[in-house]
Amino acid sequence: MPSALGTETRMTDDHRSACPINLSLEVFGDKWSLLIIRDMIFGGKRHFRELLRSQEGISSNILADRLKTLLEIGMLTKRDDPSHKQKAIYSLTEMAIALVPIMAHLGAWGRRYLPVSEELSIRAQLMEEGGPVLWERFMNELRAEHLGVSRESDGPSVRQTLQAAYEEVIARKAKEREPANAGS
Amino acid sequence: MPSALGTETRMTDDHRSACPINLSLEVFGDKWSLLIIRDMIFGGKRHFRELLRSQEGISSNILADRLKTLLEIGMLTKRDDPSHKQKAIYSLTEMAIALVPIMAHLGAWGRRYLPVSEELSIRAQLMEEGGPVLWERFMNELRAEHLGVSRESDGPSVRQTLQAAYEEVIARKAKEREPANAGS
DNA sequence: AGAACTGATTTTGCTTTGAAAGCAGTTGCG
DNA sequence: CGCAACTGCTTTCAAAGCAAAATCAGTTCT
Repeated sequence: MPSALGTETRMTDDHRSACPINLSLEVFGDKWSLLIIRDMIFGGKRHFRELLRSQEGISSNILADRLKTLLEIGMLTKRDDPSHKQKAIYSLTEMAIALVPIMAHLGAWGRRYLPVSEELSIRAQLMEEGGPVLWERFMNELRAEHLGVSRESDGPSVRQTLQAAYEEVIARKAKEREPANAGS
Repeated sequence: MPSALGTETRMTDDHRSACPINLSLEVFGDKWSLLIIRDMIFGGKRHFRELLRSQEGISSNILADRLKTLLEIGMLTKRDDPSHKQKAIYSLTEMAIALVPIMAHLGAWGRRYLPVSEELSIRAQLMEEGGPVLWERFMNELRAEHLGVSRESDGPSVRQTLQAAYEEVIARKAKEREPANAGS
């Protein structure tokens, strides 16, 4: 019987090394896992079909496989949707919510060094500008949403703010594309 | 001829999406690339054969392939070793050095949620405790080492400090294994 | 001369990936 | 009721990626 750590990670226990960076890479060192977490965090997605509609077009078998792995690792939990007998609701665990700062750093890094688009990186920009204070607020909101922890909801949520900024960029770019063209 | 951006990233330009997190994952969303960077940053490794002796046992074809990709992306540069006509010296670019904070966060996250070993996570612990100030110092040392930027060397380097802490844990654990046993 | 070392490449299986189609059960609607 | 749409998920199968072992040609050491 393994020692009862606070956060028990049930894993296959055949690892290449016990280095924290290596172990982290074994968890999301692939092209999809972190994107699923991203969509849950920033997109507020909770259902299979929602996650299927990702920017990058994940296919259903891959999504099913990754969800299964993430459940086993303990990054997600799953429960029935009371409104629909076949619907499942996926929730982030603290382990996954703790990735928010990493997401912010990753986004900032990608924004600086890779060919991102403006609309898809506005969120990363706001996360970077908001810094640890914003991240912590976001994490608290996620805890409320996924872990049932109550929170004082003062004003719009971080996700709503990010989403609004995203849509504003979309709208502005659409307008720029048709400079002085009414109607249509 | 493409626009002359400050950081020109020569890539194949067929991406799944222009989201910064996705693009970051396309760069090191695999099991090896970041480990190579890790060994260069924390292990001070610069040669093919040194990198071949990783904790995790990378095989030479994978290492050669990843080095090639990292060169193409612009995370590394390569030059001849004057002391040996066939030796190559790999250097980190600013793009790779900028990953230090991400490494620190990844290490901290792995240390908290995954079954790491004490000796291999002591570095992550010190990086976490040192915070952004230590990271910045470390990055400056890496810039000196890899980009030829001069620096004022006051005391032992961050890498030496981390390495010493690692060896101290190793030594302590060895002693604990033979409590009152002299010789041998 | 010969052994050891250099950064790779080749060879050869195996695993993973992922698009498309399909599945059984559930729900909403007329 | 009857049927289409929807639910999470599985199957199929070809292609791509991954990785251990052996090998390579040139270089340096002894």
